[in-house]
Amino acid sequence: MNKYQVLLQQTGLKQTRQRTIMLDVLYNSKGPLSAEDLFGLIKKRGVSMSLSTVYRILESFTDKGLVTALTLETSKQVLYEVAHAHHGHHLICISCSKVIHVEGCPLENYEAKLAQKYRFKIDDHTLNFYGYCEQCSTG
Amino acid sequence: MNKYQVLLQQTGLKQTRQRTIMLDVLYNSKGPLSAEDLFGLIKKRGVSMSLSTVYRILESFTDKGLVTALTLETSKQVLYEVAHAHHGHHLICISCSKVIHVEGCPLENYEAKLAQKYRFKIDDHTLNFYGYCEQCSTG
DNA sequence: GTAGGTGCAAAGAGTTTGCATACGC
DNA sequence: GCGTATGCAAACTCTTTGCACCTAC
Repeated sequence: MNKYQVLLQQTGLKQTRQRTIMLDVLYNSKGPLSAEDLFGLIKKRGVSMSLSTVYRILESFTDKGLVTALTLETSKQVLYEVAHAHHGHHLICISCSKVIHVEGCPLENYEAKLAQKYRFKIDDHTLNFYGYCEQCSTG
Repeated sequence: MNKYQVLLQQTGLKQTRQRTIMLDVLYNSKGPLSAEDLFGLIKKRGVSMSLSTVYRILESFTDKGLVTALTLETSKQVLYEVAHAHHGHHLICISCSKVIHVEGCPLENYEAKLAQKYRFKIDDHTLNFYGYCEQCSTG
């Protein structure tokens, strides 16, 4: 029984060919993927699968906490990535659309200050940096 | 000649009834607005205007730097707000969707560190906090 | 065997575009 | 009067949904 089968069983999701390959693609991706990206990558592996199934599986994975959804200013698509145990952020290249995941967060103190000042109960935050990656800025 | 007429003239945009009312609604809003929001607020004032014109004007205002666009995790719509001279961030209420604009930014040093570590030329960033506003958390 | 999963096609939301008319300068 | 702005309707993109069939457990 492999890693993905265990994940599915733990979350109470039935083990299907489609869910296993989705997990595999998501876990082997360097950056967040859109539904369309996943659909294409799965097709590239010679597996056929409906786009609506991709959306439905992404929804169930998000519900179960296996993946997290994010939206960037540079595209209208929703992106999905494996939920990281550690909170992190993103560097997004405006030129080639590459997304780099950055571990760690400098905002704990600031968040506490804001919460007090605005009497706002903060649950979470998103922090994305937009600019040019090494290749695009030197090229 | 009022404030909005001056803004339009400075940016080289023709002065039209539609552009003036859009500026007025945007400047008098407490939080960012979607195209649909603007359309509704304008209609409320008894002015009729096409939704596609709203989109087109938002695009030209964005190009001219009069407004900035943002996307939040809580909705699929693009939101627009008057471009602030000072960099700021947002507190978004998950319950009532209220958006509070926060002035100031704690990230300058962190941004410089990241840029060096990842050899990434950072131009800008977005920082949004999600949680519950005073009314929604006490209610 | 049954509950839940999948595929297909159609619907839906948000946004964009083509084209004819109208209006600012 | 010219060139740009606007309105309308149609198109487009991304995502969701209804329904019949299929598959894991």
